[in-house]
Amino acid sequence: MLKKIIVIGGATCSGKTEISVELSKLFPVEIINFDSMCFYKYFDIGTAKPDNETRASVKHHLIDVKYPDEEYNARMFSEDAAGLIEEITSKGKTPLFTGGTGLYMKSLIYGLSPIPEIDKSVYRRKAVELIKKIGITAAYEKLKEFDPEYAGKISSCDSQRISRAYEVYSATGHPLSYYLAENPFGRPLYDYIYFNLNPPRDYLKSRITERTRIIMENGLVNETESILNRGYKADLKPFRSIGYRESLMYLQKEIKTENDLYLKIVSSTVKYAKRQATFFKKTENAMEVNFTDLNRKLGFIAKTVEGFL
RNA sequence: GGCGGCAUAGCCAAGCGGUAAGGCAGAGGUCUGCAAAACCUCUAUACCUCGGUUCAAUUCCGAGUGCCGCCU
Repeated sequence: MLKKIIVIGGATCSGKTEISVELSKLFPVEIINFDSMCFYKYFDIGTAKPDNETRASVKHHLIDVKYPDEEYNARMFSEDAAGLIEEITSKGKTPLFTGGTGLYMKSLIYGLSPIPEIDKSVYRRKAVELIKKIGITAAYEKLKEFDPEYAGKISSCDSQRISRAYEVYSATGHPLSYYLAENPFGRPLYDYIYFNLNPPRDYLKSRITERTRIIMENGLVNETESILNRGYKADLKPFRSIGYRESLMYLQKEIKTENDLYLKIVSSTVKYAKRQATFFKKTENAMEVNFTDLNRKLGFIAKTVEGFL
């Protein structure tokens, strides 16, 4: 008997937080975040984390669980999620997953291939150095030799995936595709119900515009500086995320004015929302919710959840 | 008022005597431990105006217009 979970996915600004909180008033749930940047402490304003009041009203998990220089990834998430599902279910409640990171949702529902833990400080560094040394094209040619199957699936310019393939092969002696074959993402691990919040693009754009304005007013640039002042380096992962990356450029004078900064963040966010929407609509059994009116949205989702539980 | 520079798609920008790169923006997509990342595909009859030279001008010449510098 698979455990029941509720998943609410959707692009940034699609209203996931709001609907999750409303649902928590109707059903005994605890919320588990799967926005990859909300795991990190101190990155508060730019990630638009739920505020303290919201977090006091219903239990939220996996927010602020890592320091900015700590490793967190899809594997760790799926393990944490499995533990939380166990814990919440045993209390007679239902886990409600809310977030926008497609890969994390996928690894939650289907699990990941059993690739052994790899020491990144050794093997990833080696992979990155090799690519830097021989060039991405030559690296891809070599990948074709030891893992032609995976090479065939990715672009010859995809530095991250080429690097990953190298790190897996050099650490384990097996090509990445060897492991991928073991879990073709066929069987869900949970009895899940999944809502894809997908409002019309224009509506989403106007929400993004508005939220970016608020984020900047709330002091995004100051927050970026204050994280740096804590001693965290600008090349850490969360600094590569939308809003922070641009703020860093602004602080380094690569972006000249606050208005340019604002426009750049809006533009990056809109593109990101597009990528998210592409990912989420592909998920099996997705129930697309495109109303913009909260009551209609909630009405539909609540009714569906009621039938599911 | 004088001198010089510039004028190419929504924006930036290369270039050439034989009708023109690229980037951004736009649209769609990919995704198995970096995923707010990384990557892929598609997309525009755009050369300021008017004359001249030439087989042929966006490219050369002249005038005009506009913008930007410098000088008075």
